[in-house]
Amino acid sequence: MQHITDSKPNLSMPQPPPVADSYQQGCIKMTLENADLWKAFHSIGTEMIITKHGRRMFPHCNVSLSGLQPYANYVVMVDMVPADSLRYKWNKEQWEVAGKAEPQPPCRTYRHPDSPAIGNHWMKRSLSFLKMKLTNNTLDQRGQIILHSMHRYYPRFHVIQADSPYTVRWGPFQTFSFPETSFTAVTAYQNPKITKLKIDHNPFAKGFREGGTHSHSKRCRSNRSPNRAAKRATLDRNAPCKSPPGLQRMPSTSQSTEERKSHGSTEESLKEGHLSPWGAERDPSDSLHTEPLELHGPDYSCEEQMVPASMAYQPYRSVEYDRLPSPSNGTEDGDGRRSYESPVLDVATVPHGHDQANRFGLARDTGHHQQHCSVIQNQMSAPCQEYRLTPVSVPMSSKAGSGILGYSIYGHGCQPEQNAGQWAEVEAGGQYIVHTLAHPTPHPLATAEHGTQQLGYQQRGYHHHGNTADWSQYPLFSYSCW
DNA sequence: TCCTCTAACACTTTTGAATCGC
DNA sequence: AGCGATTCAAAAGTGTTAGAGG
Repeated sequence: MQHITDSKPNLSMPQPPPVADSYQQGCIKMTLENADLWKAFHSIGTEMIITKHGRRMFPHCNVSLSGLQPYANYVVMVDMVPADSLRYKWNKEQWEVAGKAEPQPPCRTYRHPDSPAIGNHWMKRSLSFLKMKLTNNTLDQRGQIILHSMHRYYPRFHVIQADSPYTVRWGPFQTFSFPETSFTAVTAYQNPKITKLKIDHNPFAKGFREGGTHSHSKRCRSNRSPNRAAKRATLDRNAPCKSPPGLQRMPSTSQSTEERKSHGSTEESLKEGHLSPWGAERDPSDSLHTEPLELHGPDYSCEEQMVPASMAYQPYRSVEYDRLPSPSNGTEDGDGRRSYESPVLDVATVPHGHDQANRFGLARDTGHHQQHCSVIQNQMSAPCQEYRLTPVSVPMSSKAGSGILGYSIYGHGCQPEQNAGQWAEVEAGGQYIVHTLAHPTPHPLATAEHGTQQLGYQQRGYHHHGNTADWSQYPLFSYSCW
């Protein structure tokens, strides 16, 4: 039995340089508040229902921030990043690759309703993205996040220093993401273990809990359809054998808030050592099926994340930070929270040669998507574990060593193909250059053959202020959240 | 036939208005 | 009149399930 956080330490990783922790030096830190719950799901293979009218996430994204300037205004946003360019199918209790991904739907971001607010406001309490909804309706006009079913994504959080949502384009920003928050978008749950875990932890699904006030056995659904009861009984007979051992059901007492739940009963299930669905549950020899998603449980040893980018994102300036240890040894406080810190450095430099890191066990074949995220992880002395995640370094061409990085920008209402292959690039001198690639070349580092370099990149975003002519044509974030 | 998706359903929590008492 | 606590109904969120459609 292995606790998910008992990942093997990557002792080979050198210690990161000292990190400034003062406001002046802009050491922004983001902590995933309900990390235990996320990890419980992630160990099985998180699935998120998407519907035509939009569905909330569960677990929902709940983070806390520190290191902000107390009286500076910030806008906090979330978008969903494709984890890879693959489509998956659920086959015989495991996920398998089912082909190439469909063209990405319009990229949308969800702005936290408190935005903009001063740093003190954000740091006063945790940020909940409870009301963010996911949909598979590509024609959605309610600003919900549009995803493709049977594709994998992960949420990405942006902290932008800006006085209003309309000025985020010009503000310095930092981006955070958490490996345990990756998920597969589905229209119906595929893995019964996920269903059970959701029922056990989501208060709205309390009625489906066995032994609850309205257990399945008590519910009289049969009055609608006599066959349903029989089918339900069959399902119940089969379900227990598929359920993860030792899953702890939430006490029926009114621990109603999701936060309390996230900090509560997930510990038991975690200690049971659920195997990652992207790992041990499958045939290890069958790398094709799950390697793109491989997380190997708690082993987040890969430093960088690849950000597929058929849709555009705002450009980033990436700063080389240092080689850092495994995220599995990152910060994790007593509450099971996981934090990423993104220290802001004064001078942006360009990393020389970087590698996507499969940080979520996701990145392998990105096809036309070649954006990279860098994750900086700082191995702290136990038990304190620290992650440092930095935004994204993006190879613009095959000359990865040139340190080109950036995000292509997705315009208002732009269809993905309209911007496909267009890249914003920043060179060592800090100049952003918009690249248009008629035929985007897969980044050489995006192939499975390429070794992981375990590079750590300090990452922060700075919108380039000196090249606004180029930037003005690309909204920093998609329109739909406003 | 298989896979994916949709809509209706029963059940739950959340939300907000109305009411009451101090 | 103002405030806080309580009650209640409506709204919204949840997984289940049958059936449609490709």
